[in-house]
Amino acid sequence: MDRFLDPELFRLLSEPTRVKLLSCLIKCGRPCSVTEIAECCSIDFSVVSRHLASMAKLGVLDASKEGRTVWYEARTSEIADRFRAIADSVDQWKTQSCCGGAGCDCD
Amino acid sequence: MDRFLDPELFRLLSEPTRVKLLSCLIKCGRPCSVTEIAECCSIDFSVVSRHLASMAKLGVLDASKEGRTVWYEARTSEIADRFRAIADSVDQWKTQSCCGGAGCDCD
DNA sequence: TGCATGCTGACGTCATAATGCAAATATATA
DNA sequence: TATATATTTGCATTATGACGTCAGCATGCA
Repeated sequence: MDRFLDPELFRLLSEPTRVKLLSCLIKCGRPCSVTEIAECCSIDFSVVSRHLASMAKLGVLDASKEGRTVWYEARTSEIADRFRAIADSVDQWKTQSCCGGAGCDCD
Repeated sequence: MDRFLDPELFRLLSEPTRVKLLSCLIKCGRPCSVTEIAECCSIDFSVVSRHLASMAKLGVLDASKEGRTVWYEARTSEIADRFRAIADSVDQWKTQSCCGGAGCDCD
C-alpha cells in the first residue's frame, strides 16, 4: 500500500493553485499552452510554467514542445487509474494486520 | 470534480509522517490510542496527537474518547470509496469541455 | 484530596516551498 | 539581422506548516 500512498503525488494535489490548473486542463480535455492556461486562470505565467512542469514530471500531465510553444494535456485515464489503484490497495489492507500487539513494527 | 479534488485531503497525505501513522492504523485494523501509536512509530506523542486529530477532522479516521484515552481507527472503506469517487469524477470529465475557446471560465 | 496518566494547546524555531518580478533563453517572423 | 513571442530560470520575499518543549486540562486511582 505504501507504494501507492506516494507523498509526492499528494503534495502536488495539496496546492489549490495546482489543483485549479489541473482541473482546468482536465475539463478542457485538449492540449493547452502555458500562456493560455495562465490567462484562463488569471495566474502569473511563470507560476503556471513551474506548476505544469512539476505535474508533468510526476506523470500527471503530458508535455510536448512545438516551436516555442509547450502543449500540456491532462493524462486523465492515468490519473483515474492511479486513484483506483490506491483505493484497491487500501481495501486489501483491511484484512491484514501488522502487529500482534507488543511487537508492532508498522514502520 | 472539484468537489472531489480536495486539496485538504491531499495535504494530509502529502506528509510522510502522517502517512506513516495512517498506514500503521490501516494495517492494525483496530482502534489504537495516541500513546500506542506514538510508541509504535517512534514519534513524539504531541505530534501524533495533532496529526491524528487533523485526520479525524477530515473523516479519514474515527475518534472515540473513553475515559482519558482516545481511540483512533482508520476509516478504511471510507478512504477507499473516496479515492474511487475521485477516479470516477475524473473519468466523467474526459468527455466534457469547459471552454469553447475564447470565453473559457475554468475557474 | 493528592497524584499519576493520557491527551491537547500555545509558543518559538526551523525548513520548505509558493509567489511575482525581471532577466535569460529559445524560437519564429519581418 | 532585428524584433516579437513563448517559456524558463534566478532571486528575494513571504507564507505555510512541521517539530519539540512545556504548560494546562481532564480523567482515573490510591
